Amino acid sequence: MDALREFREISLGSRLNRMSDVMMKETQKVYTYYGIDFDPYLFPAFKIISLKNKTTNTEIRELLNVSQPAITQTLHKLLKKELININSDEIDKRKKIISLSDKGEKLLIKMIPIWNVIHETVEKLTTFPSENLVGHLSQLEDAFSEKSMSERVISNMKSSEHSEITIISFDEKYTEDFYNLNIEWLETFFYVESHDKVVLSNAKSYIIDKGGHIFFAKDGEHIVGTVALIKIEDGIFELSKMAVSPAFRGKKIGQKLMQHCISFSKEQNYTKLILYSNRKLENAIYIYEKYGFKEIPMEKDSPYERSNIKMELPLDS
Amino acid sequence: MDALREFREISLGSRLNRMSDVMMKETQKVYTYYGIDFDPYLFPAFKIISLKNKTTNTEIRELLNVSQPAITQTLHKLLKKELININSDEIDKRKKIISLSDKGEKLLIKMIPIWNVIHETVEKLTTFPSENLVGHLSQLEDAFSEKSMSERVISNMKSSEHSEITIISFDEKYTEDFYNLNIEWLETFFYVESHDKVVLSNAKSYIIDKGGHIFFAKDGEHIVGTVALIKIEDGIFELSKMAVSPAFRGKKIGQKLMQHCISFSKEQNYTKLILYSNRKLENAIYIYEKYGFKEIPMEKDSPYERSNIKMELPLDS
DNA sequence: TATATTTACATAAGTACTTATATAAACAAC
DNA sequence: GTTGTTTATATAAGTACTTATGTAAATATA
Repeated sequence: MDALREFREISLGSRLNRMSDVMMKETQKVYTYYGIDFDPYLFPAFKIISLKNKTTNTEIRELLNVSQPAITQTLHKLLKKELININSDEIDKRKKIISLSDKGEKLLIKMIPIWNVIHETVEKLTTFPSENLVGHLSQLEDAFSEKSMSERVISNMKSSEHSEITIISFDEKYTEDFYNLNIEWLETFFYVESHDKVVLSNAKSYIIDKGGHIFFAKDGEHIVGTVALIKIEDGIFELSKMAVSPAFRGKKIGQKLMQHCISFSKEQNYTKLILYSNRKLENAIYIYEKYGFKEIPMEKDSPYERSNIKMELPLDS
Repeated sequence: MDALREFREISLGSRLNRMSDVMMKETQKVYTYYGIDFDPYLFPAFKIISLKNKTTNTEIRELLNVSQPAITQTLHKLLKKELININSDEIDKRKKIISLSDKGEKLLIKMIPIWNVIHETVEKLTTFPSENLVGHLSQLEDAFSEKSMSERVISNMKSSEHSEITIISFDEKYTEDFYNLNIEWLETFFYVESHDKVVLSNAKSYIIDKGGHIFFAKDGEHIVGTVALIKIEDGIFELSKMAVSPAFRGKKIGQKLMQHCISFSKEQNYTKLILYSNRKLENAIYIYEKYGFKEIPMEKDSPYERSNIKMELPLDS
């Protein structure tokens, strides 16, 4: 017997509140299980700060539609946990500029895969056709009483840890994934130009039809990474458009894609791979070197504005 | 821009909380508009007390799945508003017996039609096919931002006040309404015997097929009241099974049903209507007298245990 | 029958929000 | 260029929950 269920729409407010409490508490259990000092209610603000890089109290408030003191309080708690930096704006001294601290960045990396699994878990439990909202709520409650949300998330985490990443070839149905992964990567490290959008949304005509290749890293049903081999001339290809989903970074997916490109190129008897990168991406360049790429001089009229290093890998073996 | 919407399932907990807050606040506005001193968060406990007649702290807790101190606190607030009585149980002195006070009963009568409209309003806004829970939530949010929940409820209240009650004849599709309305009535004023359930769930064979009639009061699409004329002998019928939905009491629906029965019987040239009632139902007896019924002696072997008064209305006119 | 355990409810303190209000800087108006 | 208004954030107090714990009666156990 559950009165809030019986009352249906008339007690929806109380029921949403109860459901919210359950989800918050269960998410807390997941963080505790993974030894993460973070509270679920901090998530929306923290997530926005990580996405925006630099933001303000007011901007967060507008995005979340909650009261301004709620944001001030949340920011103070994030500051106490040393997850953010709060600095006064030089120009407008009323404003406080909020950004992730180093500790915050590190915690973010740890939490992203957990958030990803939470998202997938809840998505799976709430995605089914229903004629009304209370029906959806009831099914979610039933699912959680059968096996709690935290248990579900933790067991899904375990299977996602063991899941194999497979590399597959281009298919038009993945055009959107190719676009999203690359745009996300560009937004994170550089800025997106309109030319990027044109190329990325027409991958087939710009890359495949010109003799190039695109590969995807697939985790279960999810496309989590991509890379392209763009044909420069016969036997010479540019390794480009490598991007990995933020939620899956740290799983060596980039290295798997790289290894696949090299093996593939050798099979095809290609003679050389080249790539353009930027010295600020130290980790990436370290990986390139690990796979045998060597720095060569940049041409004066480099095709990429954001690149300041060119590397090559001869494939004579 | 609404970040909680963009984050979808990952921020579902925070979003449910925000939605809950909105609904609670909007419901508060409705109560304030109608000059009712009541808080939305008190609803679940108050509703249970009104349904159960007598209950306890623990029983409410079990029905609502919240913490026990939450119930204790809610009950104290209801007591402070003088809406309930709290008495110690004579047998088990740990227990407190909770029941509605007279003031509570009066407030209940005022709130029932409002609850009814809130239910209908929210039901209408949340009943549509959707593939996932967040889709339902988004649509509800969109609806509320277009026109707030309180505004919707208040304008629906106004149109429901003006809505006409129509009387219709029996149709098998209303068998369940006939059953529910009568059972609710019996539970409120007497107790339900298994024989009642048999008769009420087989209205057609027990009443219609034996030459009787059943009428329903209809408000829009809702069946809100019923009455039966049971054939005793040619031209003599017993007026019985009159019941009105709690949400619609005070709208003279009983009187409309009564008037319809009398007009119908005259049209059919019936000679007499009789009825059995109980002296404790003072209001009902007052109405019967108003429509011309006069008390006559009960037969020794009365067909109803719960009746202690018999009345008749000659229809010679 | 004395003692331990369980049950029913109350109290205390904490939490994550809320509204109302304060403070100080920026901007607008005359 | 002073003054009033707006904007950005902080503080204070209240609320409706929570967990942890207390108290007293009922029940089980030895």
